[in-house]
Amino acid sequence: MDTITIKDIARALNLSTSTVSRALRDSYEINPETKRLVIEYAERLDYRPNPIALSLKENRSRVIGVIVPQIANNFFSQVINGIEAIAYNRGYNVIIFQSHESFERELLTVQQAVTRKADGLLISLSSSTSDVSHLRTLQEKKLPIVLFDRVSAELDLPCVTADNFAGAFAATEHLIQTGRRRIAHVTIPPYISITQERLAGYRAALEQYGIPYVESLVQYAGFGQYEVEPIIDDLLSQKPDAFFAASDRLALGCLAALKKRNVAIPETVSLIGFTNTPVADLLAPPMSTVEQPALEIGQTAAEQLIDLIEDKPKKPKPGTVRIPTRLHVRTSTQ
Amino acid sequence: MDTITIKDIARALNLSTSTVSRALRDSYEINPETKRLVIEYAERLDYRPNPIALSLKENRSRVIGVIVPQIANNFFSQVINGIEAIAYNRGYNVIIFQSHESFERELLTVQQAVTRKADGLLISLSSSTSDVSHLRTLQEKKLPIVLFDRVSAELDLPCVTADNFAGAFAATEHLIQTGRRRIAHVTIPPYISITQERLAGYRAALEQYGIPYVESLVQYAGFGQYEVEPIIDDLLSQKPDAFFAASDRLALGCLAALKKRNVAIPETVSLIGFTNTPVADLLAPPMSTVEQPALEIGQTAAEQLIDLIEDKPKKPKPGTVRIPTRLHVRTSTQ
DNA sequence: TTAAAATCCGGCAACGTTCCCGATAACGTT
DNA sequence: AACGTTATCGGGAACGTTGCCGGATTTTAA
Repeated sequence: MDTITIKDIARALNLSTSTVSRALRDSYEINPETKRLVIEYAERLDYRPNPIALSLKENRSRVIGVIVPQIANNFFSQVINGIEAIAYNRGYNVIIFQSHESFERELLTVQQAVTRKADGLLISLSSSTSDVSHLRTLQEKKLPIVLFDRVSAELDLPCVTADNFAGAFAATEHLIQTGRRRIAHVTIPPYISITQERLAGYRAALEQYGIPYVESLVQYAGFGQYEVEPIIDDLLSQKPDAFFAASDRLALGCLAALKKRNVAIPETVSLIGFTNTPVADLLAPPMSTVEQPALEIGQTAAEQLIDLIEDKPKKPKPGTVRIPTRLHVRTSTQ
Repeated sequence: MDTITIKDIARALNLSTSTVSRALRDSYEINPETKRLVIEYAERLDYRPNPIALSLKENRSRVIGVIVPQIANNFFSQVINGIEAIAYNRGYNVIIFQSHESFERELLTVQQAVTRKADGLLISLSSSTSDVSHLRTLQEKKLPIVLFDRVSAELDLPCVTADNFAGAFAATEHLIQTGRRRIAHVTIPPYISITQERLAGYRAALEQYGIPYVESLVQYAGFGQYEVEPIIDDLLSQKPDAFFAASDRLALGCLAALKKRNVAIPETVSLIGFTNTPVADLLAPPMSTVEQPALEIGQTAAEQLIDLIEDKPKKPKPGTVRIPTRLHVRTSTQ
């Protein structure tokens, strides 16, 4: 409450605020003796410059805004972990916003972040976001923005994602190489960039191995609680021999639904997910996954953003950085 | 970048900044016609008051600082979810800090949060924090603080936790009622409040059912990657018939270690965890758990804190709010 | 008619900080 | 002796906003 300011120091030492200010920033035009006095006194009273006053003066906040669909999601919380680590090291704080997969909410939180004077934004788009004009406006205002995971090709912004194409390709190829032919793909809403990329990887693998692409084997699930069940029923009626789920939540949903229906995994169908759950090993059966490097995505995105904020024009961005995924083969596909 | 201010409006309409300010706050002493002009112009240019200028003037930031040991942890990310929801509704933003289970880091981040002028703090103590004088100092400075989950009895601060005693009692009682007698308890570092409470619940249940308390059956694990393994080995040599793990991470660690050693669950030993993992149902075997109401803990803590910040003295706090836990019985204890 | 009140608005200070511009000595240079 | 340098410091403005004080004009009341 009673924080001490530069004025207090000035008054106590019979100096002007300017002198104290310059003494603290070690200006050459201050008498070493005066400097010593000021610095000692400041340390004794544990003086800290008021960042709000600095923000007002310098028109920057040293805060970066992070907008994710959901915090309580393994992938995103790991990404945030990575972001926070980099931000901490480079002297920034992180303000978190959730869009809750709602476009309207995304609009609001983006606005919030801007009025809060965030120096830059890290955004993963909500699944219901198809229009990105709100971001284009900010882009035109030269606000530094880096997209991650759920990116948009419509915007000429730097992006950081997992290598979704390669990951999906690897997963599908693995299923094919273990003898599967009718591979169902349960995926997330089609607006999102990662949906497209993973679907493309899936199709490319099928094509490479001369397996026809069957459109009805690809099903889109929303984010509702019980949306997966009917989709699984529909797919099962088509007698697939494998499931490739495009997200963490869907993979677990598939596993639960398949177990509930007593479908033997991997005997009847194999199952592989695109996920970040740390317990894939402990599931029944242990589930094969394509692991997304969440931490690294967060770190990379944060570094790019801060470079942008601090105007280090070393690289001619924008462009998409793709972080490699890792294929973990476990019992569910063997 | 080029945000418009009250000055811009004043200049454009040939008014003074004071008049514009009062018009925007709908002051009675402004001509309705002038008000209309100002408000229309402000809306047309999408004017937003600069929160930093307000913070400086009003000496409050409308930001609450949240300090957790780890974001990338199911329990904490769900708590943060709850915090963010309440904060959003009441016009606050949330800045996240991680202590990484380090006392030094906790000191630093708490300092950070204070210099950042957070209006209040929500803290879950790091596992290596035994000294809480840094918080006592803040308490004396009247900074609103609410502790959650990992609280400290040494501080006279409002706390929000799961009902750890009742939860541990229920878990232990359940193990006893399913015929177990030698119940091992794997738990977290002893400084932390929740460790004590859960241990007390465990002991109370033993006592109530006339089962002797064996000290060697209680083992403390740190937060290292492979710390659980030797503990499990030690405990197994004592031939327990059940494991009660005091945390999310430990429960999964126990499960993994037991499976690795081919210990049949629940035939040889049963296993129950104090955890928040949403996939307990899908594990092999499905794991019994005591579920902590993470979201609700976050919501309650945030509400208490904001009440404190806004000085609503309705309740004679401080005191500890205990949110009930829920026992989920699954295969691992049957 | 005049004083009092009401109406409407501008000026100024303040929040904490930095920076530009001077001011005052003490000194050295021609 | 006059002037330029250097060293050291203070004054004031500015960032965006609000609140107090006061001022001017008009309306109301006595």
